[in-house]
Amino acid sequence: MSERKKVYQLVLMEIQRLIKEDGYVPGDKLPSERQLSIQFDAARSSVREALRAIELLGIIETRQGEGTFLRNYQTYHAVEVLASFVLQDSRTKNELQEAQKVLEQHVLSEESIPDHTLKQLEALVDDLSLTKEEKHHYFFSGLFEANGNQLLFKMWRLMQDFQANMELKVSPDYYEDIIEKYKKPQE
Amino acid sequence: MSERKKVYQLVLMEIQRLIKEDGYVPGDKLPSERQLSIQFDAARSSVREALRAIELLGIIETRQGEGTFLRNYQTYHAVEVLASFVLQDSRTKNELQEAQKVLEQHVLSEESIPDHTLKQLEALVDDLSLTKEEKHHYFFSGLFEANGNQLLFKMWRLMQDFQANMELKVSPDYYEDIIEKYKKPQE
DNA sequence: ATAGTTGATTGGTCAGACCACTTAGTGGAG
DNA sequence: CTCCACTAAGTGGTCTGACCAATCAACTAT
Repeated sequence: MSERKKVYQLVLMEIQRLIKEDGYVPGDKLPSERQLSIQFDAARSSVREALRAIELLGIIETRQGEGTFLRNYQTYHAVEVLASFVLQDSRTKNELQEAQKVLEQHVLSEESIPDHTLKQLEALVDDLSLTKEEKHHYFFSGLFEANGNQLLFKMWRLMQDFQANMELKVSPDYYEDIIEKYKKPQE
Repeated sequence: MSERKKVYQLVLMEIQRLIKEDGYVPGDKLPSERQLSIQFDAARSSVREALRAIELLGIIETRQGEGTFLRNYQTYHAVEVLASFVLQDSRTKNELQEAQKVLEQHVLSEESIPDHTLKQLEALVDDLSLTKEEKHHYFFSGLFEANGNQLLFKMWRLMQDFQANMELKVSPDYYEDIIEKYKKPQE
């Protein structure tokens, strides 16, 4: 009945608990593999399986000779891997786009945004050196930052990374229109 | 200069290539770990590190005594793992509630929902044996199911679970109002 | 004081052993 | 001949221990 978890999965949970309860923050060094294997009473190979898995997720980073470090989820290695498997699945693709759009729609629904953010966005749109994708990324990054909700931002960025491997098209006037919307009330 | 990839990462790419080029489809059985280690000229432990990583992503499934199988990626397994780290990292109650609300708002914005779903929701609201929290849960579960986006549903559920221990208050008439909104156009 | 050496620590990889589970074959009882 | 029980092989699960490679810190000789 009860699911017999594999050791590496148990270690995985232990590591999560460890990070949470001991208050590790990005950049911190985790205990060594050997230390963890003693601490969790598991073989080092099992600990490594768990570490490799969350390394692929981008949660930790390991440097030979130094150690294992908690990482700021900037780049999600997993995204590339996942994308390569899922690219065919149109349903997943649509769900992903819808989810991302939901978040974007939310930050766009803010009544107002700070002046300096507005200026940044304008500069962005006029910047000819940027590709469409880069504009989209920086544009909404700015909006999310203005919004202030880190969680939403992270969720969006995750999906953004994901879609980087898929084609994504927006209308050329898309950003200008948004900016206009925010400018009007202030003039 | 060139990045010295770890063995498990190389194996990972080999496995991707293998799956792609040999046309594996969900449900198919992959070569055994021992076979792969010979094929890729790597230790079995290295092969396992790669397999464990993509298992956590939900790409494959392993069954002891049987083998390793390619899996249907509809379950968004990776979302759970990532969420468990992301949520606990930036778990400001307010951010969480806002994010959750964004998703709920989205399913509420559907123009219409199926009749049978509507009936279910009505029955729910009238059910006196349910607590507020249970009502909220089942109510939106129904709406998300009607919406059909499994990714959104999963994200919502994760946040829902995470907030299980936090107080959450809604007005008593909250659900009735929503149902009314959807009923009107049909009468 | 500084530069170089060296040893301890840490991750990276490998080999091999043994266990747990599943499956297919094999042989005997009916 | 049929059917069931047992066996053997194959597979993932886990552990141990060894050695390599890179880093870091302490120590030493200049």
